[in-house]
Amino acid sequence: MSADHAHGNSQVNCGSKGSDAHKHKDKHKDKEQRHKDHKKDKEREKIKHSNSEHKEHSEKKHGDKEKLKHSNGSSEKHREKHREKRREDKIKTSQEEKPKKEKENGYVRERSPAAIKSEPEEDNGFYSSPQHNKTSKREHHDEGFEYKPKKVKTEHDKKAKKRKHEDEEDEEDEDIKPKKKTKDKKAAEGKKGKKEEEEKWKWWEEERATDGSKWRFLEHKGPVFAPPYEAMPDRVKFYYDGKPMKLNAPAEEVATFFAKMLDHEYTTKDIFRKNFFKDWRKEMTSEEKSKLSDLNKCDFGEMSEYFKAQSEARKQMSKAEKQKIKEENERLLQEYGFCIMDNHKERIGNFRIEPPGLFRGRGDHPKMGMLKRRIRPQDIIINCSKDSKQPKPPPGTKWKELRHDNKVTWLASWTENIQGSIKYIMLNPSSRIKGEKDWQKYETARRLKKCVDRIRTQYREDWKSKEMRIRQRAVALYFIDKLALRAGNEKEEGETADTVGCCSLRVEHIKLYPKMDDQEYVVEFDFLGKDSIRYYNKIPVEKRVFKNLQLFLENKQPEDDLFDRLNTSILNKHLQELMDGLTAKVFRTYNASITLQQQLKELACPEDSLPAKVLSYNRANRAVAILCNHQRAPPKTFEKSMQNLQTKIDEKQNQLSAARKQLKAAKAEHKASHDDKSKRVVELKRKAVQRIEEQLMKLQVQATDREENKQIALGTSKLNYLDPRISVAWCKKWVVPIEKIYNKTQREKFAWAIDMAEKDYEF
DNA sequence: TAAGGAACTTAGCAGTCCATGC
DNA sequence: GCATGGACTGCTAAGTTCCTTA
Repeated sequence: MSADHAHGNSQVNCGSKGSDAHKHKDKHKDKEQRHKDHKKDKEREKIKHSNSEHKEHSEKKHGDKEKLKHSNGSSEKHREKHREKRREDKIKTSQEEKPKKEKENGYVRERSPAAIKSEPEEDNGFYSSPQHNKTSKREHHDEGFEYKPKKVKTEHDKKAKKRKHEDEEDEEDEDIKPKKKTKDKKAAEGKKGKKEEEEKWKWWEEERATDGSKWRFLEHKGPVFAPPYEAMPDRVKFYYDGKPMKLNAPAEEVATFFAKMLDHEYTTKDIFRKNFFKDWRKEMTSEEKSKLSDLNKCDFGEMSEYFKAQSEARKQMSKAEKQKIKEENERLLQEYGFCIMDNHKERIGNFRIEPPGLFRGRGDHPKMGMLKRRIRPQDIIINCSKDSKQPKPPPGTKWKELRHDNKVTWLASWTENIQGSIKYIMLNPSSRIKGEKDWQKYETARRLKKCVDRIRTQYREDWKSKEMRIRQRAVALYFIDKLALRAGNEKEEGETADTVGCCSLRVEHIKLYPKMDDQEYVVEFDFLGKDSIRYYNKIPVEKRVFKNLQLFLENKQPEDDLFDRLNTSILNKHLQELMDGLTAKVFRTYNASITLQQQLKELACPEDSLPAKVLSYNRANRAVAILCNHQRAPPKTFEKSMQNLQTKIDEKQNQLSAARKQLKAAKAEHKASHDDKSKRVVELKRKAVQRIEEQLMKLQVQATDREENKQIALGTSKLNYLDPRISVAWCKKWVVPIEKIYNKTQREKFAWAIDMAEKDYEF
């Protein structure tokens, strides 16, 4: 790897939410922000030092939130005009500069096992698990599969054996982690009592279909619809201009959506209010419409209070009442939450249809507040096997369509009314269909590892190209690789929040500094990425990249595209030529996983205690989260909970000094008396000191971890970017229980990795 | 071949659950 | 038994990528 590829360590983003409220909050939290930045600095410093390959370093500077402001409405027209022109230019350029040699159509989208097997060098690891290699029992091919379901495999026959095994495992773990185990055990017992759990199916030991089909048999019961609207009790009034007013059901229902969000900042936003009012009026009778002309005169207070009281009442319900609800939910889950796919009972991810409500777009979303309409059976397309028991629509209704398409994975779909996009009901991440895809994703990233040096050499070469489009492509790829930026598709203006990724960066999103402090060629990034999360980073780049950027910026307005001769389609086509299956997002997966692996190697210390090891893991995970810019709003109770923890630490410290004093006294006593009794006392006191020291250490580690995690979200990278086999191998190598790293749901999702990865696994 | 659509992954938020400590 | 707070889960928005259509 070249010294230039400082993945994960040179990053110095200092992000924040892009919303007005956040900006506002940020201003008032400058001090806190500086503190946070300092923490992050330290974090990065650690990463930097720990990675010898990563020589490049960057400087961290506190982000000026005000810089985040985007062009105001007056420049919108100008920008739009420019966009139009740029679009035309891009099209023209891509036609003009089309490579002479057309790409051969050799791309196999769905990597079939056969195709993978035919590339032994690159795909070493794909079927590398011993278990997998052993499974030659499945020599029959897919054509031989029956479409009809055989008996669905459930726990029955192997149940006793399996449970025995689980119990043994429980006992083993008890020593290491009794508390957590208690929880899991309880949950397991509860389930055992209630239902027949499906046998853990090792789909990863079986072959995959090679014909592009996703399943052979699919049966399910259709979705669960949102409960119908229940009218407000008469005592709960809505007021207009200070006077009570009874609304008709449709208008009242939409009013309740607003009332439910009254405490939320959304309802203070102009766009939200405007969109809401416009859509609300569509639900009103003409009489209501003529009366209700000003949202500011509407008083939803009583409605809001009513919902709060309801929520409070729910919390105060008796155990029995709560249990009843739980049972009903469980019943629904059992009935609708599973499907049968190819002889196996699989959990459905989202079997409930999204209820109606007000659209909560993120960031400055132009459609926030619009009415998300109620989805009815006649909006739903059902997908299942022809020969399965077809799901029945609710009495008196019809499905929009009944489809039997086994080239897709979804069970039901509908078109939502805000963006006009399609929503799906799909399987849970623990399902075969999702797991296979996930596994495949990491295998593609591992293949990238093998050719990344070549790709890097090539794009560095391309920085010198005579063709502008190639230089742009090469610089963009460098950013995607080095900074783990997203591809950045073009978006329809006015339809969504103004966010960008690499290919859609605009001139206004970067600043160039030929010299900054003691560094040369520094690029400052400041833009809103996915979910309107701010990406802020200052990074020194190679001279050639810097010169190219200067060139790309020439004669452009702030709102012009930085890469005006590039889009994600062009980039991905190019990547496809470099490696089969390579797309921009593979770089994110690759860099995230390789960073985790490197960090774990650097941070782990064999002598560490278990909590210290877990802290090391979390730090490695954090390094990735920082690289990928995964942020979260600090928990509302953060300061308070930190204070509480600090109090505990202080108390523990006092306790420790008291215990030490006692030990000292006991030692003195023993020195004087030399009897057995005083000796035993010394031993007891010593043990007490030891125990308190351990408790203190645990609390301190907890405080450090929590503080470092304040604004970093670890979950996203853990679930989507980190090859789970790296974590599993690390756990096995350092004898860390997997439960310390993955919770139950995560263990289910990564069952394939937990089963196949040994301690020597290399990404 | 561009544009739009479909399918699927990635993302943060918020409500709920449940362990913990008093 | 209760309050607290962190972990977990569900939800659904917002991306990416590939496919289809005109």
